[in-house]
Amino acid sequence: MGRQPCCDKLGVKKGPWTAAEDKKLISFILNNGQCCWRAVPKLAGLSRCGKSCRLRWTNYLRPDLKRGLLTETEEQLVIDLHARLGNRWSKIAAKLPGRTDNEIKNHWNTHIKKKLLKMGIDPVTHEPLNKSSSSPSAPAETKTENSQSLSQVKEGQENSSSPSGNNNSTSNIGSDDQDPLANYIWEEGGKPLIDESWSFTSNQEDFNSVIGLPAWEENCEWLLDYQDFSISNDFGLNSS
DNA sequence: AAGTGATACAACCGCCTTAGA
DNA sequence: TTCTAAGGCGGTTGTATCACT
Repeated sequence: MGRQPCCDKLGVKKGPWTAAEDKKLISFILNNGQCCWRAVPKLAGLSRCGKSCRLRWTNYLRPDLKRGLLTETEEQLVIDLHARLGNRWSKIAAKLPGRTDNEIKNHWNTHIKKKLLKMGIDPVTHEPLNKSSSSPSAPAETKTENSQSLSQVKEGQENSSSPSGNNNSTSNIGSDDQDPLANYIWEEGGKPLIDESWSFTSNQEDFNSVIGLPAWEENCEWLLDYQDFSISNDFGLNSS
């Protein structure tokens, strides 16, 4: 049957976004909200694919994004969640407010993976390297130094909240949603595991109240100012 | 100072899932 | 129930920047 491309490939711009494009996208979304990404490029006056717009917004322009490297706590959390969930970056990202799946994925591939290898831990199975080679399909339930310290970090947050109350239920990576703990993480316990103050989702009022911003409409000005500031002062993306 | 390799991260691609007709 | 369009996701690539020789 074939699949239609998500957008007309002809005349669609690719590559890095310019400051002007960012501004158009931000201003459009702030005025109209996030809906119908396919229509966004046309309505916003962008020569971009809708998918590209969505990605740019969610990974870079969203006002609730944190910036900078992951903290030690966040990193530990990523490691632990990866041990339980595998490469389900969006699920992992959901537990780290202000972080995107792309960001976490990149950080995993560039930093954490190497760190674990250096420590002699298989980044896929989270087993010690010599051990994991003998049981490649074994899920990661090894309590490494990392995950132990993470447990300490999380103690106050999860508070033995696993339905089974059993740490070892962290097995079955990639076994879909049969893993009770994994289920718990993104269903019952679907709250971010750190930094509760960031635990808003799509509710703009919540978000505004959390970060101390005015209403969405008023927020527009702030964000545009913020973007201008960032562009001219931080990113060197001066479009002139 | 120039060349080269390594690293980090933004962005794209294609498949999968889901909502709605 | 089936089909289609759109959104979402994970893997991969491209490119800018940094570090080293």
